[in-house]
Amino acid sequence: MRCARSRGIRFDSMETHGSGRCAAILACVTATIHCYCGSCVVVVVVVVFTLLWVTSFHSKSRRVVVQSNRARAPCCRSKPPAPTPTTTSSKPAGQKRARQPRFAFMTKSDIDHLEDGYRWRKYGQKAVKNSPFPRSYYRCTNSKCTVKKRVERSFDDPSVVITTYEGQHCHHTVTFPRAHLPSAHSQHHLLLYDHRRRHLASPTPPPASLNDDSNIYDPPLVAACRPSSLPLPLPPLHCNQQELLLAAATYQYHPLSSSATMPPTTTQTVPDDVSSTTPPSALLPATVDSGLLDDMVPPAMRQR
DNA sequence: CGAGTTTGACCCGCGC
DNA sequence: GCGCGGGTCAAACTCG
Repeated sequence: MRCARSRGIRFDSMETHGSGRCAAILACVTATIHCYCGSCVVVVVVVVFTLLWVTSFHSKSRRVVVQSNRARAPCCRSKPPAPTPTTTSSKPAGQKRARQPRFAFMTKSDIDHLEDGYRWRKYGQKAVKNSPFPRSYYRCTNSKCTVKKRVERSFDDPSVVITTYEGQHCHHTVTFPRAHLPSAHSQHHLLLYDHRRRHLASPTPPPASLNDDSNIYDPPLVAACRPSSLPLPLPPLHCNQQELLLAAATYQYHPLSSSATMPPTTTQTVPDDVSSTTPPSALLPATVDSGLLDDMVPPAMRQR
């Protein structure tokens, strides 16, 4: 039994986006918002926010990865702790590891652990301060996959489940049973995770939408903004034809085959450390030269 | 019996 | 420096 082990490594990272993507970003979000909302005002607002965000974002340089080695005392549940924890570190000093970007979804659902096509193993649960709802920690059951996710209910709205993903799957989904989705009325709302503040940031009020619940981003926009490390998001089952078309334009959706694949059209990566003042246009496609699937599964892992 | 969950302990980063 | 809170570990437990 392993009684001495190294602890996890803290790290922070920031991704930067190519400036040449600005036009594509603007075009995509403008078209999406305009088609979906039919409001020129919204388009203008979003474009302005986009410009502001792109400007501010490009002013930031890639943050230096910060890392520290952590040594943990021997596991001692029902056992006395080891006296010399300083000898337990198994990682050489100075070794750095990049923190995986984190992305979060807010989903209206009565089920905590949403089906996303992957198998997860729960490895912890913690009470969250100022919240009656505990936070659960999951790890991908694939031994070679380091993706983790946290699941918690929103304190403000208990009907909303906040799922935060960290890392990138290195394998295919196990299944994608749409029939097992938590609710036909689930709605997704993409959030940003601020490492340093340790909270989810919904930078500004989401754009107006056709949805009844104004707290939820438009599904097509969310779909268009799907972060690279997330499992395949699905368009809400209740969305109308226009919504489905928009969603399908963002990623290929195969309702009959109960699966979804990402076309090489639009994708994005959202930095996990965007300031809380980042406008909603931060939720924009950042790359147009690679497919969403490219971000999720390495080419060697894909089945074409 | 293996896989997954529960749960208390532990460690570390960060704010004060 | 200290305490709090987040994140993780792993033994014990549950379930199929």
